[in-house]
Amino acid sequence: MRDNDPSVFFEVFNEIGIIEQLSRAILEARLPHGLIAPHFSVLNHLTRVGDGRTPMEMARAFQVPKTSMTHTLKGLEQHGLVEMRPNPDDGRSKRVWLTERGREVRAETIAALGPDFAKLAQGFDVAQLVEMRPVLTALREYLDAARD
Amino acid sequence: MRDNDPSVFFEVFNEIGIIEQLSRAILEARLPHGLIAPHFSVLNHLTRVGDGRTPMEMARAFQVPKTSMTHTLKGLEQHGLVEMRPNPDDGRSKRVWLTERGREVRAETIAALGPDFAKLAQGFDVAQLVEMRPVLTALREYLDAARD
DNA sequence: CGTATTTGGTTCGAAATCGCACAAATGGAG
DNA sequence: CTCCATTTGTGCGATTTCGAACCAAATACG
Repeated sequence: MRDNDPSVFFEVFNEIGIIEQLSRAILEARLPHGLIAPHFSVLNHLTRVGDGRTPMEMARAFQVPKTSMTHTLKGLEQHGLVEMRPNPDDGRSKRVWLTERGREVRAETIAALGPDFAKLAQGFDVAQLVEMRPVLTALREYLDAARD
Repeated sequence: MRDNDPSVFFEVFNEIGIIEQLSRAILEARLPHGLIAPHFSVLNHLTRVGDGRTPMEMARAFQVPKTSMTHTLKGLEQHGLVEMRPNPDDGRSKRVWLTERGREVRAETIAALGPDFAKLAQGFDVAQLVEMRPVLTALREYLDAARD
């Protein structure tokens, strides 16, 4: 298998799929009861890029069908973690705002993960992760741009 | 943020989660109608490690509940891609065997992905992936060993 | 304008995921 | 051997995911 063989994509995606499952399990073990990974992803996204996004913007960002985003947002709303308000700029859509409790739950979850990550960092060479992260980001951006 | 901050785990897992979604979409676009990513993962796993595994072995390997594995295997069996036979060594369990058609479907899917990967390889520096792959493998093995 | 097309979001139904409970088989401890 | 805790797989029900159909609002275009 040559070094520039495109099938390295296959192997990389395979490893990534397994790591995703394992890391999701770590996250969900720290989430409050009733919340699952997609809920946290949304809270995290809104904190990162700023709230006031529309559901469709977020569905595109996560590459999920809009019906899935509707469902996830409904769950977050019922838990009082986000608030849906009409979009003054576009009568079709809504905008999603984090509640104070939503910000708290995100912060608390990240804090709860701290010890987990610290424990992982004891047995794994974190420098390799630091080196790998920009490649992952570039790959994510490339795949995101390449989807037609 | 210091270079050895454990929170690099958080960022790496975040990117990996998004890449997993995007790569899953690429795979499922090439799968025969009615098959989804978990089906292919099982075919791939049985080819790699050899068939004749028990459902529980596979559920553990994929870190999914055994009920999910039962469901996935039922789907593969209905499509004639795997065959379940009793386990002579243990009357409680079964063993899963690939059918000829199962091996074909896996091979055909990988072949169908070839052009996709070749296209991706045109716009992305594959050498970076080759470099990243061992780190991903090490991370996967480490997380797999670290789950209690 | 007036109409057609596109876009954002929800509802609905099918399939997937998964926790709980259960039966069958195993494997020890006494 | 008997009892009992453990393990494997499945049935069931609740939740999640997601495609199809639909409505309302916005946009394109004559």
